[in-house]
Amino acid sequence: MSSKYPAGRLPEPPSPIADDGDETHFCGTCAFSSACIAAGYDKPELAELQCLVEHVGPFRAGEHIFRTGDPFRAIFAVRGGTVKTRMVDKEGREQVLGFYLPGEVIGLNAIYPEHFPCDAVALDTAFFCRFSFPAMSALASRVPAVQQHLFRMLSKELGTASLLAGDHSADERVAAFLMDLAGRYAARGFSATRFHLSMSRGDIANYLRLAAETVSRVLSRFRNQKLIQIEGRELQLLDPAGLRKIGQALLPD
Amino acid sequence: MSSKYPAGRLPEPPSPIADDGDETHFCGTCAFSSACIAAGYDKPELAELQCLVEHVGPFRAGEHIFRTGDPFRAIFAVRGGTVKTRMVDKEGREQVLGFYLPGEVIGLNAIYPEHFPCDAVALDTAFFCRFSFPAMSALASRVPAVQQHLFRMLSKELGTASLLAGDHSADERVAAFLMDLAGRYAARGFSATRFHLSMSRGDIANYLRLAAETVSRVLSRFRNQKLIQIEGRELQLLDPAGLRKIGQALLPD
DNA sequence: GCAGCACATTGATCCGGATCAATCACGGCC
DNA sequence: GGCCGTGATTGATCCGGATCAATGTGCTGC
Repeated sequence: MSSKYPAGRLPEPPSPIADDGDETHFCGTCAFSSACIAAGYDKPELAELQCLVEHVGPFRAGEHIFRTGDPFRAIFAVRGGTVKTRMVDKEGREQVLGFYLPGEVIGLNAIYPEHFPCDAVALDTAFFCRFSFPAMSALASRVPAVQQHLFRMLSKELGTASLLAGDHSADERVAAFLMDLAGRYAARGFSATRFHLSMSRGDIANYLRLAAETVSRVLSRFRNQKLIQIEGRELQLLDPAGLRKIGQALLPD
Repeated sequence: MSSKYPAGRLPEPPSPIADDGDETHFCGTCAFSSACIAAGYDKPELAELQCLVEHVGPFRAGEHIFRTGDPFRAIFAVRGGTVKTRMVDKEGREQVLGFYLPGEVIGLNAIYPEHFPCDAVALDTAFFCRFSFPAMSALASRVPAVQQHLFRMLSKELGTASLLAGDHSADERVAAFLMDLAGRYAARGFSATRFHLSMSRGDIANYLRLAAETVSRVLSRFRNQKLIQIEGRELQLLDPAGLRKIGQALLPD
């Protein structure tokens, strides 16, 4: 570890902010980049994609990108920062549905009900690309690659919903959660072994259907077992293989 | 209750088998019926939908419609009978992902991975409409109603995945499960208060992340409380409002 | 600097549901 | 018919994680 950091501290990881893109190209980590590449950057349809996208933000930690019941008009790709989606039942209890990193898309579950079924809340300073959904659908009809990409994104999210399914131990859940995050950061080109947890222990616990105290205890145990190094919300995975083994029942492959 | 049934026995409910449709019309309960109606039965594109659909079955209880790892080529609409989808981890433990009734569609979660990520197993004698997905996508490009219908089906399934989320008591889960089934039967025109549970207690328990014994106990308690009448797998809801109240935290509205 | 507050950690106790176990009911099959 | 396997029910015990509680730690604002 570099000596420019105080002893006992983890260095700040590189900030997970996606490239902004420029006037003719889209963000490298953008959820639609593969669709764009497949269609070819020079196709005239891409000019339309330029038209229907709008950069929004910044949102500060705690601010809502959308709220339950808002009419559905657009989906949002995270350009930078982190978001949680959550439902709040009528007794006021919160239920975290997921965390979204740069390059990932929120709002897909609002297509059917035509209203957002959940809140989206920024966990830190966050930026988005806003895609008008009617315009996106129209484009999808003309550009097969865009249609296919939408189908794939929807289908992919169906798969991830089952991460927290099953009756698994607290250790399994936490290990799988950390490895899932690591894989998603890696997929977007960020470090897979050292990153910042944008969400509180309470949010992690809520998402994993555990108590915050349990998450805290498991993380402490993992640290004692030299599986991770953790200091507040700065995390380093010391033994990814060991973590994968613990969480294997919940992880793909 | 009709006297033609022995005392203490529930009568057989009407069999939930969807209309087969005929050569020019589709099944009334079909997952695509609304798309067809929106597009108009007389449109030439509908002739294409006729071409890409294929009636398959019957499958007997326990037979697989598809298996984990099978290449994804088609989605299946349940025409009659009931199906469970499940994942089996490498230790051999089963994880039930969902139950599908006539009019519902399985296989959507295979679009992204391009291979089925789970098994689909018939719970009783079951029939399907098989829709070639490449053909379906091509049609969706030309018929906006079909594209929109696919988006809506995918989005809808995203919403239902969160039914079993949250840490809820066994009573809440079972009550919500029964009311969910009732609503889905009602949506397809079957009785919402009297139906057959095609799945074993073990399957229900697995789906709800409970032990089979717990499901059995909860059902017995509900019977003692006059909320339901249950005899083996024949179920009658005596107090749907009471059940809705118990399961409200997991149910929409 | 310090007060105030939200979040995190660690310990002690409790409880809902899992697990183990026994019995029972029901078909299927020879 | 009788046998056997599967599934359902009910009871007894146990345990993982929730809950309650106390303390620690790091921001933010004054």
